[in-house]
Amino acid sequence: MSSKSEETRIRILQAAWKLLEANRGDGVRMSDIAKQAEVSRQAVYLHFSNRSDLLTATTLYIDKIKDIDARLAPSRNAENGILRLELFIDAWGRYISEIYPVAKALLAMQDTDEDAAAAWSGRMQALRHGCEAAIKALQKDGHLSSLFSHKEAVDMLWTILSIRNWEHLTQDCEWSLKKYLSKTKLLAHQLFVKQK
Amino acid sequence: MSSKSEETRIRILQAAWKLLEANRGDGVRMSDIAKQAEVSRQAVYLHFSNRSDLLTATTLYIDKIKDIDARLAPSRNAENGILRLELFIDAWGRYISEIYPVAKALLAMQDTDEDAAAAWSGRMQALRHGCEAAIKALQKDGHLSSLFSHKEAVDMLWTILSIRNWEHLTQDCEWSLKKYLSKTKLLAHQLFVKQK
DNA sequence: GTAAAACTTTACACGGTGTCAAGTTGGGGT
DNA sequence: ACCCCAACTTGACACCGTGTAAAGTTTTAC
Repeated sequence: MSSKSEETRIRILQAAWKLLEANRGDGVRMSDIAKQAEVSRQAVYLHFSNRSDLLTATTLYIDKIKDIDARLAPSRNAENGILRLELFIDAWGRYISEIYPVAKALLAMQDTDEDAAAAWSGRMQALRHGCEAAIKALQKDGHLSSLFSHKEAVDMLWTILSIRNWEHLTQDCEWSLKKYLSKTKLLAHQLFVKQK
Repeated sequence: MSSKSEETRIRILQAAWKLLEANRGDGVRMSDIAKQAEVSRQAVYLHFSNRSDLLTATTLYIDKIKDIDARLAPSRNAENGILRLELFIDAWGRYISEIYPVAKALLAMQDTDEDAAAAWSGRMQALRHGCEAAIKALQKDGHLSSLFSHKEAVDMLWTILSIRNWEHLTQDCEWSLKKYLSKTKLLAHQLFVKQK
């Protein structure tokens, strides 16, 4: 039997996930999560050293459940740079829409909590590597537009694909995910693919 | 004499501004601001009902001191849509770089404090109107690209010009303000101006 | 000169995080 | 069958920053 302890840990992660989802990432306290997991508040601290640790673990748990690596595979295996860029945007955009409530809670802690900031920064670096790979693939095919230098293009794409922009477009501007994806692809194409 | 009370109010605003500037918008408490203004913490609450009120007032104070309206005039008087768009980006980008520390503090409160959220939302609507005017000017000249519908173009420009993007590019990517401005203009041109 | 406004001082309530210490429960190993 | 240990509970508490309350003092305006 895979230790009772591990079971509890998972229950807490699921509770955090469920509550953040239900409350759009707002106003979920440690005690709420404990209650949802049917565990004492202190038990939560036996498994996670603090709130930022719990939230970070929750994102990793979601990654695992949703098998994020598998979703990125099509992009990595794309036959050309242009397709790779599109598939990357697709995978990332869909991922954000699932991780968003947890990400929002984690983002909200950034300014006060440096653990949260560090954890987040790590994940954003991973995104940047994805952007870099996409831009490189474009360059390799000779399709990278000459509007931006390599680094500029990576920085730009990284910025465009930020969770804040996803949030702004889908929440504030009320764009559907489908619209977000198609318009973002269009934007990236227009900016980074050399026009004939 | 323009009432002592008004003087104190201004001193508090200046104190808030100075401290936020010095601390990049992080970790500035009401008591710090009071101390800096050489006033009791409670005096601050006599002039501003709460933290979000104070921060909002601080941005308005900066607007006034830096004469933001005057800075936007060149954009409004531009002789064509393309120029108008560029001048708008210029004025706004430079504005962000001055308001940023205060804006950051205000943004950090968004998730918890609804006063702050409302105040911020109002300011962002003003930005959106500016974006809309710029896109309309482009449309009027027949220079608006057909990639996006009118609303989509406005939403996109609005998103691109967000403070979060400015922050990401200038802080995380370490772009200079000059670079931010030139690349953002280039991006906007590429996206919204009809290519010949 | 006086009343009202501005400001100070001290104290406290509240909400949320994180810590501490002592008690309880239940499963595994010998 | 026993005991032990790890997992968990319970209840109390410190801390931090915001905002409030009330009573006292100084300053301003007229």
